[in-house]
Amino acid sequence: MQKRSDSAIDQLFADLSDPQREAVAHTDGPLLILAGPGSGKTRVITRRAAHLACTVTEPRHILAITFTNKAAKEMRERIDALSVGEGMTVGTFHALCAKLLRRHHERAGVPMNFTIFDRDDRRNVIKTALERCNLSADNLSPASVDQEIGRAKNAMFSAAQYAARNLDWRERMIARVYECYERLLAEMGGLDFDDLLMRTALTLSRDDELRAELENRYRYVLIDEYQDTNAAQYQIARLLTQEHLNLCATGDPDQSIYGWRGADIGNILSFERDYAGAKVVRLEQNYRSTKRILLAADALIAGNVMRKEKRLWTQNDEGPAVRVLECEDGDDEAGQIAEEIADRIREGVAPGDIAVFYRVNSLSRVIEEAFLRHGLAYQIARGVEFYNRKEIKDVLAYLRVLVNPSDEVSLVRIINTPPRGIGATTNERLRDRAAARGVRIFDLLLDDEAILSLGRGGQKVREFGGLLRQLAPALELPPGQALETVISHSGLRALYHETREADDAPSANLDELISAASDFQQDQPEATVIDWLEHSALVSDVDAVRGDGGAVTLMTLHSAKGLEFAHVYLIGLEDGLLPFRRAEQSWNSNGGDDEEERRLCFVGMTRAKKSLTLSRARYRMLRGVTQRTTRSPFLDELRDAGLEWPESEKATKGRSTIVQPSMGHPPIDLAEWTIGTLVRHPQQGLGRILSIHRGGRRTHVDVEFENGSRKSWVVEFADLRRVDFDEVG
DNA sequence: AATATTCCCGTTTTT
DNA sequence: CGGGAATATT
Repeated sequence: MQKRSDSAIDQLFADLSDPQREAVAHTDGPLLILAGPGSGKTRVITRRAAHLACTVTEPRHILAITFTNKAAKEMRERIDALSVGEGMTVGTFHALCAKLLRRHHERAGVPMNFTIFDRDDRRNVIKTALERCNLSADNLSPASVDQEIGRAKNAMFSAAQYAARNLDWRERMIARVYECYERLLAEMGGLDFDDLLMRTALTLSRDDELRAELENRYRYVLIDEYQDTNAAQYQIARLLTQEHLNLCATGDPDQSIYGWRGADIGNILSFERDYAGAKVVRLEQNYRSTKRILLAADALIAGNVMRKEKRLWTQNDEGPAVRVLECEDGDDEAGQIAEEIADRIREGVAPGDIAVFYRVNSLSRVIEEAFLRHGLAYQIARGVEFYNRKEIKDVLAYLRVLVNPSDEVSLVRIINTPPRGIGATTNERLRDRAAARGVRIFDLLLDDEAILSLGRGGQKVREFGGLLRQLAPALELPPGQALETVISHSGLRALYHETREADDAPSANLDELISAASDFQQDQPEATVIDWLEHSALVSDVDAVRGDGGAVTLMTLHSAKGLEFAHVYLIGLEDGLLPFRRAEQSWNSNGGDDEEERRLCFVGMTRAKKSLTLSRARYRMLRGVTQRTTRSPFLDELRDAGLEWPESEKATKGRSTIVQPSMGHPPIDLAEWTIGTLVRHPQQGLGRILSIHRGGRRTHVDVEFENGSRKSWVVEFADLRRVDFDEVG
C-alpha cells in the first residue's frame, strides 16, 4: 500500500464543512451519514474512500455498493481521479451478487452458467407454473402472482417458508405456484432479480467460511442510498460486516422511494440500534439549490408525519420563485414547457442542464411529441426499454441458450425466430418428448431418434440444432464479435433488415446493441459473453443517460434520484397521479402510501439547482381516456411556500377568464364531426378523422393526413374544415 | 404455417 | 393508448 504524504491527505479535507470533515476522517466502526439532498454526500464518500485507502487499508479491501450502475461508474471515476490506487470494488447490489454467485457457484448451489431472468422472463415462467398447477388465470393473474412472489423473496421467504405461514385461500394457491415457479426456474438454470439478493444472503448466512473470507477481503463496506435497502440487502450488509463492523451507510429517510419493492425505511432509522456505538454525521447544508427551491421542498416534506425532523439550509442565492403552471391538458402542458425550454436554450442555457420529470413513463410521450415539434434535442432515460425490444431480446436469447441450454424460455423464443417452419404442433411434441424422457428440449435437438418421431417438423428441428452447434464457438469470442456472429448467422439480420418501417429500425437497434457490447469490452477487455449478458440484464433506465449536455433529459421521478439539473420541470401534479393512487378497488392495500409519494415529489424538487417549475393539466389523458383532474394536494400544501401561481389562481381581478374559443370561426356543430369525416387543414392538407374524444369542454380529434402525419386537434380551436365528398373528386 | 386483423385488458415506480 | 393474445385469412 502506498502511503501518501501528509499534505496529500490534507488535500482530501480541503473545502469541506465540519460535519463533512468528520465523516471523511472516520475510519473504523459503523458510520451513518444522514445526508440531505445536495449536501455533498458523493464528495464525502469518495474522499472518505480515498482517505481509507491512504491511511488504514488498501483499495482492494474497500467495497462500495451503489444504487445504479451509473452511480457506480461515476464513483469509480471520481475515486480514480483522486489517484489513490485501483482495485476498489464498486457496483450495485445486484451486479455484485451476480458476480459473487457466479464465482462461488458451487457453494451457493447455483449453476455456473445461470442466466438472469428479467420481469418478462419471470412472467413467462409464472404462466407456465400456473398451467402446471391447473390454475387458469381467472382469479390469479400472472401479474399478481409475480408481485406476491417478489414480495416474498424480498422478505426472504422461500417457497417452503411462504407455504408454512398462515395462509388464506388465495395465498395457498400462490404458494403452490411459487413452489412450481421455483422448480421451473431451477430446471432452467435461471435466477430472477430477487434471487440474486436472496441467494447471496442465504449463502452468506449458511456458509460461514465463505462469509469470513469475504469479510476479510472487504474490510470497509460502504452502502449508498441505505434508506432503499430491503431485507435481503440488509442481511447481506450485516453478514459482510459482522466482525469488523466497518459499515458506512449513507442515505436520507426523506428520500426513501422504493417501499413498494420491499425497501424498508426502518433499516436506516434503526441503524444506530443495529450497530451499537455507530457514529452519526448529519449533512444538512445544501450546496445545490436556491433558497426558494429548498424552502418549497422543505415545506412539502414537512407534511410527512412519520418523519425524523431535519433542518435543511443553504447559503445559496434566493433565486427566482418556484413556479406553478396550470395547463388545459397534457398537450398544452407539453407545448408550454417545450416553448419555454426552447426560449431558454436560445438564451444560452445548455440543453443538458434541463430536465423534465414525471411520475409515470406514459407522460413522456406528449412531451416527446412537443419537443419534436419544437426541434428540441432530448434524451429519455430508458435503457431497459431498449433491452425489451423484440429484436434485442431475440439476439440475447440466442446467446442465453448458447450459454445455458437449459434456459427454455429463451430456447422457445428462438426456436422459430426467424420463422423456420417449427410451429405450435412441433413445439408441443418436442415438449412432450422431453418431458417423457426427463431431458431438456435442447437435448432432443440433435437426437436423431427423437427427431424422427416429430414427423415433418423433424428436419427443421434438426437444422435448428445444427445452427446452434455452429454458433456455439462464438461464446469464446469477445461479446461484440459474438453478437455479430450470432446476428448474421442466425438469420436475425436478414429477418430485420427488410422491415420497412422508418420510425424505429430494428436493424439499427441491432447495430446499437453491437456497439454497446463493444463499449463494454473496451471498459473490460477480459469480459466474456456471460459477463455481457449479466451486464445487459442488470442495466437500469438511468444508466443510459448521457451527460454530454447536448440534450434535455426526460425521466421518471424514480430515475431522477441522485441526479441534479439546473432547471427542472416536474409535470403532472394531479391528485391520484402525483400522489399516485390506484383506483380503490384493490383489496391488497399495498400501495396508497402518500408519504412515500410525498418523498418522491421531494426528491424531484430537490434535483433542481436554479429553477423549478411544477405543472398540472386540468384534463389528462391516460391509457386512452381523457379525464378531468383535481390539483395535487401537494400543490395545496405549497400554498404558503412562496410559489408563483398563474394569474387565474390569484383573486379575481375583474378580468374575464372566459376563453374566447375559435377566433373568427363559426360555431361548430359537433354532430357533423364523426369518425371518417374528411377535413382540410391549411398546413396539413386533406385528412380523415380517426377518432374523437369528447372531454368536458373540448372535443379532440385525431386526424391522419394525406402526407401520412397524424395529429391531434381541439376541434373548437383548430383551423379544420369539413370537406364534402363531392369536393374531393 | 405464416401473416393480418381484431379485441381485450391493465391500469406506477425498477434491479 | 398500446401490447399481447385470440381469431381470421391466405
